[in-house]
Amino acid sequence: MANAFVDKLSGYAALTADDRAALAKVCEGARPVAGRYDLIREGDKPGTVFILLEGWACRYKLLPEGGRQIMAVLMPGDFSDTHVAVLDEMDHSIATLTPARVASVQRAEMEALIASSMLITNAFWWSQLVDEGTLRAWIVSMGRRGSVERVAHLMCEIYVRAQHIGLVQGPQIEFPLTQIVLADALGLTPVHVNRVLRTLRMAGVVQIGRGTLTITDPDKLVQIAGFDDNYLHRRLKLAA
Amino acid sequence: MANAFVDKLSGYAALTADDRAALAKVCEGARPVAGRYDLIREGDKPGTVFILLEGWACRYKLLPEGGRQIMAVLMPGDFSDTHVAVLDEMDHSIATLTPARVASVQRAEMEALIASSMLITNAFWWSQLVDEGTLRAWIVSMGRRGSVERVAHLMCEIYVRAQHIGLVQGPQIEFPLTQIVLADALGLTPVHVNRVLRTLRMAGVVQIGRGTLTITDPDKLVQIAGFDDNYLHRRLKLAA
DNA sequence: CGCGTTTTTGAAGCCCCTCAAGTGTAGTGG
DNA sequence: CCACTACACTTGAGGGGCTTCAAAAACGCG
Repeated sequence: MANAFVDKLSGYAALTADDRAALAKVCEGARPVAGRYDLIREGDKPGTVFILLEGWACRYKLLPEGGRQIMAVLMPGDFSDTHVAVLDEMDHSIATLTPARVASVQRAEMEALIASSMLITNAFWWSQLVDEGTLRAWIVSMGRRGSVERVAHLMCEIYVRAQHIGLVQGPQIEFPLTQIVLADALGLTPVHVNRVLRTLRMAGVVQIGRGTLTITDPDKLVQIAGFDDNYLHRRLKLAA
Repeated sequence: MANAFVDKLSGYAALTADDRAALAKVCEGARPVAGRYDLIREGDKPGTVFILLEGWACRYKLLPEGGRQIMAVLMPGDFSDTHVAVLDEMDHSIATLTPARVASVQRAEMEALIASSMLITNAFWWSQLVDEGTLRAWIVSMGRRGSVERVAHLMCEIYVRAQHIGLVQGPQIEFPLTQIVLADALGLTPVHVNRVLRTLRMAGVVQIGRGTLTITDPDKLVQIAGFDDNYLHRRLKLAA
């Protein structure tokens, strides 16, 4: 049975069958979760590590004035920080964006898993460095890119990450992010996101609808975004 | 002899004398480095871990169009990612902002250090979670805060971090960030940073000059910034 | 002292926001 | 089957925050 978590980490290290089995094992207690559900909130004591096996989620923070900033989009196979348990409280919230299937792994179990094999240890390090690289790439986007480039960059990132976990066949991918979510993620207003999407559509670069994204002109999208996938550190580069 | 690296990690775990000695030992080969010097560049193969013992540095990325985005400010005691060595190449650059003293630690030595004590292991985990929280806080600033709040927020962060490593006596701290560096860090232009600083000065909140920052009205600064230090996860909260 | 860099100030413009209203779509219940 | 609701999407008009361009003053270092 497909396991996005195993697949993701397999992309970061040449795991053995035993390693893969160990990774799959901690996902056994996975449960279904509704969309728009807070898995954990800022201020909560972090208990378990969440592994997202199906569906999409995000990390976010609410501001006193009521706004929301999304700081990361989590896709199938992604998980919350492996060592959060050492902290007293969460400094951000994590919520599902769509209906999802989530495994909750206890701290001790997680540490045993990571220590169980050097390959697994390395895969987790790798994954964490990619997460940090992604955070940094978001900062670059927010600080130095205009709205069109910013939207285009996020689309590129999502597409490559979807590719990495085998969710891609051709130019179309699942894309369950509403314009409101995009706005919260990109530091824009929903109104402006709407106009940007129209621009990209009119330019013949992408098509969007029904929770899907179709990239009609990949080269142009990459060019608009100024996208360089180096921060995703894909060990297995795919043919273009 | 004071060692900012030891002091910083001591703030995250109740280290033993042996632990502290082990941390100090890896800093022994530290060398002086000029200001504005690239310790490592995007695209380079990551070799050693850099530990910043004195002086300030930053992580940054250059954009094709020539702009620069700073994604993190490194202060004495800070260090580059402990496990970068697993990656093939750097996805960003690190440069000093001031003359500095830097130790370069080999991958094997670093791993041995981390594994040498559970307390040290925990301190590194903690530190890394703080770094990630800081990256997320920057994203929030860039996405949802206006320029005055953004500058104020960075000042709060720097002040609290300076406090954490014992660099603070009273309302004044060392602050070697030029307005150009601030602009690169905050996603603004130097011109606008200048106007923002004037605003804050006129409001009687801060004073700046000669590489120092004096916070004349801390409460107001915190209020303007909407600053909550929870993401810095200071284990040892100081009296106000 | 002289030169490069940083800081400062002004004027004009654009990008994105705010406010407002209307359309479309999915789900619910009568 | 349709009324009703809740949301997401769409479009328009006007304003403001930050940028761009330009240039002068102040600082720091050889």
